[in-house]
Amino acid sequence: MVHPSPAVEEIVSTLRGAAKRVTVPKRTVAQVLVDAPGHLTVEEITHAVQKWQPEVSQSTVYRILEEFEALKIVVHSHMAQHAAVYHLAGTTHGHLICSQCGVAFEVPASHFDHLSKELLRNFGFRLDRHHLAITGTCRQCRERAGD
Amino acid sequence: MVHPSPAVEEIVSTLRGAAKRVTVPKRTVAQVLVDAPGHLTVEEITHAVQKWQPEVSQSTVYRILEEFEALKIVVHSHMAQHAAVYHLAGTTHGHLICSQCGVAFEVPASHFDHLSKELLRNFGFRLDRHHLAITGTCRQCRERAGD
DNA sequence: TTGCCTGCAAATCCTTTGCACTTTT
DNA sequence: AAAAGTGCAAAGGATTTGCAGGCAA
Repeated sequence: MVHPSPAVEEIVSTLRGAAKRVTVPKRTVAQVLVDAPGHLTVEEITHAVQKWQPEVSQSTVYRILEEFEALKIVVHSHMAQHAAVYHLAGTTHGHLICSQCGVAFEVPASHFDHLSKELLRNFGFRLDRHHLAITGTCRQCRERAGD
Repeated sequence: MVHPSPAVEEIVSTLRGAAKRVTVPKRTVAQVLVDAPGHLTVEEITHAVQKWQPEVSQSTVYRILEEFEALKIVVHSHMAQHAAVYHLAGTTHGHLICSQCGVAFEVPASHFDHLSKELLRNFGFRLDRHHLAITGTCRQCRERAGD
């Protein structure tokens, strides 16, 4: 944690605003999430945290992510039968997961507007746009399969 | 397995067609799935099977469901962080899962046509309509929350 | 008879929890 | 000092796997 970024300080403010304590493990998890490009599993987050703070345990990371999610600092999705992945909240988007190769990528939430309205109108169901993961086949795997 | 239904015999034919062996556990799982109204967890399937065949083990049920899925006899979805649920294939539909109360219900695949086309056009991603599970909030929970 | 299937138990993977100890406030 | 947070290890639930014996073909 040599260079605390402004984004980390924002998260710290959120913690203080919620009367949560600001600790070294929490700052480190925040920094890792800010630095991370995309989605990370808990294990990946733990490893990254432990590069700076080797004593931080995985169960602590789980507890911190749980708290961060309650404060809407992060969101997570479940990838098929595999481990959950976390990333910073803020940009609402859906996740497309290729069931062939496993890649996950994000699409703007606007693509779900139509579906969202339809499900609300027809079923009274409000789609959770922060927690949307859809499986299918990505372009590369489709082309490889001759689709 | 006192009354093997025609639907079970169809499944048996599929097994034979794939050079798979037809066993008592497989017949029983097939019958349970045919009799079941909706989505069942592996545990529920195992319990139902064991009413008829108490010696059938849960790991066998897992293996049978895996085989049935490869043969497109069943499909499964993952409900948030909980166990997977299985049901007979055939009717393509999506699953809506309420993250508040946990209920899961089905909606016709046609509701995903628009999204499906958009994802394919924009991202080359082919949505898997047999394996679609979307989280959100159901009508009852929304009303209870005053939404 | 052959080798696919099965039962059992143990192993694995991801996640949660109990408890004593350490920090933050 | 009080309360919240943490580390460790053990527990937990879901799913997979190794292996010896059993049954369909």
